[in-house]
Amino acid sequence: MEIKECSALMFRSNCPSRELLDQIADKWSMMILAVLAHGPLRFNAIKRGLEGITQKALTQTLRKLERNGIVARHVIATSPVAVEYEITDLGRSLVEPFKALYTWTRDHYDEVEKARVAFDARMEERV
Amino acid sequence: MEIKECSALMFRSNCPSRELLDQIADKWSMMILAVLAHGPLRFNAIKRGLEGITQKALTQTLRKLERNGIVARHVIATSPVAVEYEITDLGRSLVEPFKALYTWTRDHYDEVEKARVAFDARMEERV
DNA sequence: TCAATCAGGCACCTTGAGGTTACCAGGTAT
DNA sequence: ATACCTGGTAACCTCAAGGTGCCTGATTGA
Repeated sequence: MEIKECSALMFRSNCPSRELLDQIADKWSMMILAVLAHGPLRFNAIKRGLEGITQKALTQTLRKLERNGIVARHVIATSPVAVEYEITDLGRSLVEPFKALYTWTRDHYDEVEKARVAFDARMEERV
Repeated sequence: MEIKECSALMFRSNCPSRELLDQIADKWSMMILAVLAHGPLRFNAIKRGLEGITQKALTQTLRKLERNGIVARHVIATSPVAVEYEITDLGRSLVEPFKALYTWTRDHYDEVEKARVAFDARMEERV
């Protein structure tokens, strides 16, 4: 029998792409990016656009996105200090690949659901 | 002053695309998919291709991918039972969008790193 | 006979993500 | 005066992801 083998180690544990993916694949980053893609918004405007997000989660995620250069934070000295968040060019370049992934999930959701049901059924009958 | 507002709630907390993303954006799924993209492999062959993965992590992740219909598990009744894992058509369709994301991380890693250094410096001087 | 490989299962533990609540400063409408 | 809006911070808790170590049972090579 022919044994197929992976010729070499393909991924090291510190794969830089994984490190970056971790930064943006959290619970809210993708959604915040999508919301900001339409134009700059203020803190509470973003918050209103995302059902269920807390101030803390929004603050943390925006900080992380800002640190990675994905969004920019502008403080506007108005009556009550306003803070506006805007997507950067770097962030905008990330929207495309994300949209591809989003489209995939939309197009294949049913297929995945069917696979899940089939899998669970196979597990049931094993009992 | 003109107040920009998001016209409507853009994301509900149970966004189906997020649910699917959670399933595949974990620590190993993406790498396993990339390894299997070259052809079917056996359990320990996959393990050898991924530095630092444990049996438990590999088993769990493969189960999850199998349940979602991304990979298929074939038991081959040989001397010591062999198990081969193969990427499905559904899984193969997911490789493309992932590669786009991977390419993005590769192309913009330096830019992100620069942004991080700049951000940290700004935070330092604030002290 | 002893050790190793194959594909896992099971129990325990640590870490961190994410949520809850409370609190803060400054301004402002009632 | 007071109660709310603005954009936060700090302390605390929970839960799940992921890691470590040990177990199996069959088989094969030295």
